[in-house]
Amino acid sequence: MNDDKNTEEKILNAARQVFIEKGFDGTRMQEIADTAGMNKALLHYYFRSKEKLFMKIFEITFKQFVPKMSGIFSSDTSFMDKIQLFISSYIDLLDKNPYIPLFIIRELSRNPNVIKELIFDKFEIIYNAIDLNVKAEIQAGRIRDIDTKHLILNTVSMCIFPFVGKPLLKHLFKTNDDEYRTILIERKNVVFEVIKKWISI
Amino acid sequence: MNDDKNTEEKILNAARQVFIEKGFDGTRMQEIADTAGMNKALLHYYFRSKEKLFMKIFEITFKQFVPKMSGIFSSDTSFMDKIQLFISSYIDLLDKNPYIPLFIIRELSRNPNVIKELIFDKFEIIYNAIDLNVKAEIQAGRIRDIDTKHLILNTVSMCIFPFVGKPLLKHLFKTNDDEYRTILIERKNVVFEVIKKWISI
DNA sequence: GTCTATATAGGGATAGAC
DNA sequence: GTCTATCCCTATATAGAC
Repeated sequence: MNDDKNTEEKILNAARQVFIEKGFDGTRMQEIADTAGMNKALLHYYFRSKEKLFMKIFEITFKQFVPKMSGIFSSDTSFMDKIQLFISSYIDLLDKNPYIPLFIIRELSRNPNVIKELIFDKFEIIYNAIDLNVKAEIQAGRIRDIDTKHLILNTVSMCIFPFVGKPLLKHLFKTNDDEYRTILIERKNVVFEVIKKWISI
Repeated sequence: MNDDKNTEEKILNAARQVFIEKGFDGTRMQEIADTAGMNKALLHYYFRSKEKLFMKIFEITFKQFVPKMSGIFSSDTSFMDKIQLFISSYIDLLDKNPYIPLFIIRELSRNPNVIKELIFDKFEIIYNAIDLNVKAEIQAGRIRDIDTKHLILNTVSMCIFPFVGKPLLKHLFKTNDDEYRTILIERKNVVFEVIKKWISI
């Protein structure tokens, strides 16, 4: 770790690490302090309470997790290319941050209210952008008549779940970490293939 | 609730309810006692510790969650029918127990060791049964040459993730609980359609 | 700003009466 | 078997010295 960062940054990094791995309930302020190489009192000096520190982390992480689809879906490549690009870059993002989806889901289920304080309007923009694309493609006869919601559900399910369910699936497949990761990377092609075959005329 | 159950049963029901909703870290023995309509001391009298009580619940729940695929995949209907039956009955199971997948995943990620003490050999049987089916179908030229692992990943991902990700997806789609549930039920057809188009020659 | 020491509460677990 | 009372440790949060 870089030691020439200011204290606040060090706390945020440590908190992020511990919260994401253990969740709010499983996290001890002491562990964050240890990870950051300081004492508990400093955490409270900078962020007042565990709850407030947590909210900061959740907010940052949430923004990172909700993908920059808007960009992808307003570019001028073909619809199929957009989908392929999304799947590929999303799996790459997950490969680099495998614990984030479970973190988000776990904490949202613990306290569904946190989400209301967040930038939820972005969701509407993202959904509308995708929906517009889908409807245009159907209209033009380039894809079958499918429901945008199910397209999203199918795509993100197949991208995210293998990361979330790893502790279980790893055993079902009798693979070690490296082998399982290889499978995850393969999915960049597989998921696109599945979606493509489904929506093609 | 039925009051003419014995105490142990009452505790297990209450514990199940609270543990599944809040997870091990988020659960208080006091809340289980309140839910069961008794005092904390009794929980310890029957199960000694929170950890031991939790393990009982986890074991029971895990067995319920790991589906009876073995049955389905050793029946003598066609392969496509088996897949359709699996998807349909699995989504029904999830519809009745929507919190279970997150519970399993959350606790496995908290403590990956719990799984080793469990009936893991069953996994091998299940996987082999499916793999045998898939290989036979490919050999016979009835489906394309696909990887069993990805077939499983795609299918369970599309079935389970919409339940796990509900707190987030519900907002993305701007649906209320009833509308979202309708979508989930629709997926019995959608998921099968997607898989079918993918594996068909 | 950063530390040590401590206040205060909460939660798992047990003792002991009935 | 079931209850109340309590032990004891842990965790958040603060006070106060430097």
